[in-house]
Amino acid sequence: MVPRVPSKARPQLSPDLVVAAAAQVLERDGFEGLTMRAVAAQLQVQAPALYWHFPNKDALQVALYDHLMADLVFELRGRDWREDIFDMAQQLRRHLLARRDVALLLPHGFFVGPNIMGQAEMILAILMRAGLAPKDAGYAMSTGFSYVVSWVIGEADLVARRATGHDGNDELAQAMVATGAYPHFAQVIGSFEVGGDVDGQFAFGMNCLIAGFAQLIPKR
Amino acid sequence: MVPRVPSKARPQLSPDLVVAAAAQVLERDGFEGLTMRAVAAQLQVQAPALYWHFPNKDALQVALYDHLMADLVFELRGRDWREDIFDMAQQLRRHLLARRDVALLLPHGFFVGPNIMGQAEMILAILMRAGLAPKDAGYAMSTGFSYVVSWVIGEADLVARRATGHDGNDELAQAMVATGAYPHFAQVIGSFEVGGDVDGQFAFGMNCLIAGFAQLIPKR
DNA sequence: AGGTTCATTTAACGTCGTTAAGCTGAGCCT
DNA sequence: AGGCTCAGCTTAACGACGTTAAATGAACCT
Repeated sequence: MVPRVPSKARPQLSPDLVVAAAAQVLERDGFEGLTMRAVAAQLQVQAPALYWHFPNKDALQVALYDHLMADLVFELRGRDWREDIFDMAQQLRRHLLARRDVALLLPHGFFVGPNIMGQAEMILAILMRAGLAPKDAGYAMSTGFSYVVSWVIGEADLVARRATGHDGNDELAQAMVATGAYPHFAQVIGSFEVGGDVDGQFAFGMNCLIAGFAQLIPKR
Repeated sequence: MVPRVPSKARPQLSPDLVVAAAAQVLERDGFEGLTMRAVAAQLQVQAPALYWHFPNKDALQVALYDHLMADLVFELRGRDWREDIFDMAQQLRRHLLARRDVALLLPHGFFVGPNIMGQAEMILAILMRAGLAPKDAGYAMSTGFSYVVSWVIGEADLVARRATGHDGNDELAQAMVATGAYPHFAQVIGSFEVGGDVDGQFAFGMNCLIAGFAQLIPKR
C-alpha cells in the first residue's frame, strides 16, 4: 500500500520529465521533428516507454502546451481595459513567437491545463470588470485568443519563408496580378510582402476586435 | 515535335481527375483519410501514379483547396458594405462547413489559385469602395479570412464532439472550475457548452471585426 | 526464497509519403 | 514493317511514423 519510492539506482521517468524532454525536442527540431522516438531518445530511453506515462501522442502534446504556457505572466498597466487586453494579446503573441512552433500544438483544444486556466481567468476578470456580460466576455476571450494563435502561425510561417529567401506562393500571386484581371488586389499586394509592417498589421486586427468588444458594454 | 495526343484506348489520368478524386475521398473519409493511396484507389490506380501529375501531397492539397472553392459565389445585397462583408463571411463559413474538413487544408498558404483570387478581388473591391485605404483593406481581408477559417475549424470540431457525445476537454474544465479557484470562468463556462448559440457567437466575432474596420475609414 | 508489481526493453505491426526501376503500348522515323 | 522513344503507369521497396504485445528485470512484500 505504500507508494513505490522512486528508484535511486536509476532515475525514474515521470510525466514531467517526458514533457520537459518534449519541450527540448520541439525547440530543437520543430513541430515536425516532435516524434515519440525523438522524445524518447532525448531521455535515452526507448519509444514505447513513453506510453507508460501518456496514453498517446495527443495527450503528450496537450501537456506540453500547458507546460510551455507556464511561464507566461501578464504584466498590465491597469489604467484602461483596452490597454490591458491589447497588452495581453501582445505578450501572448511574443510568448508564442519566442518558443518554436508552440502555436502548432493548439488545434487539439484550448483550455486544458492549470496554467492556461489561470490566464483565462485573468482575461475574463478584466473584460467583466470593463462591463461585459459573462457570456460576452467568454465569446470575446475565445475570439481574441484564436485571433492571436492563428496570427502567430501565419507570422512564424512568414519568418520562415523570409529565411529561405523566396516564397512560391507570393510569386504565384504576383504572376496572377500581372495579368491585370485583379485591379484591387494589385493595389494591395505590396502590403503582403516580406518588408511589411508586421507589428502594425497585428495591432490593427487586435484593435479591430477590441473596438468590437467595446460596443458590447451596455451604455449606462 | 508534335505534342503527344492523349490515348483514346485508355482514359488518361490528369491533374483535374486526380483533384476530383481527392475531393471525393476527402468528403467520404475526412482529412485524416486523405492519403495518396486512397486517392489512387478512387481512380483505380496505384499510388505512385499520382506523382506523375503532382510533385507531392502538399501540391495536391493546394490544388484541391482551390478546386473546392470554385463553386463559392458570393451573393450580396449591395446596400451597406457592412452587410456585404458580413454576408460574405457567413457564406464562406457555410461553404467551408458544408464540405468536410476543407478548412484543415489551409495552413499551407492562403491565396493560391484562380478561384480564390477572384473572391479576394471581390472582397477588396467592397472594402475599398467603403473608403478603406488599399493597405488597410488588405489587412482587413487577411484578418477576416483567418477569423472565419479558424472559426470553422473550431465549429467543425464542436459538431464532431457533439456527435460522439462527450467532450473530455469540457469535463476537465468543469472539474477545474469546481475547485472554486476560477470565479470568473465559472460564470462563463455555460456559454461554451454544446447547447450554446453557435451562430450568435460567430456573428459576434465577425461584427467585432467589422466595427474595427469601420474605424479605419477616414472621416470626411 | 518466491511472488507481485512497476517500469522499461525488444520486437513487431500496419500505415504513411515517397523513390527507383521496370513494364507497356502508342506514336514517330526510316 | 520494324525498331526507337518516351509518356504513363506498375511493382517493389525504403524509411519513418504511432502504437501494441510480449518479454525482461529491478524493487518491493510476505
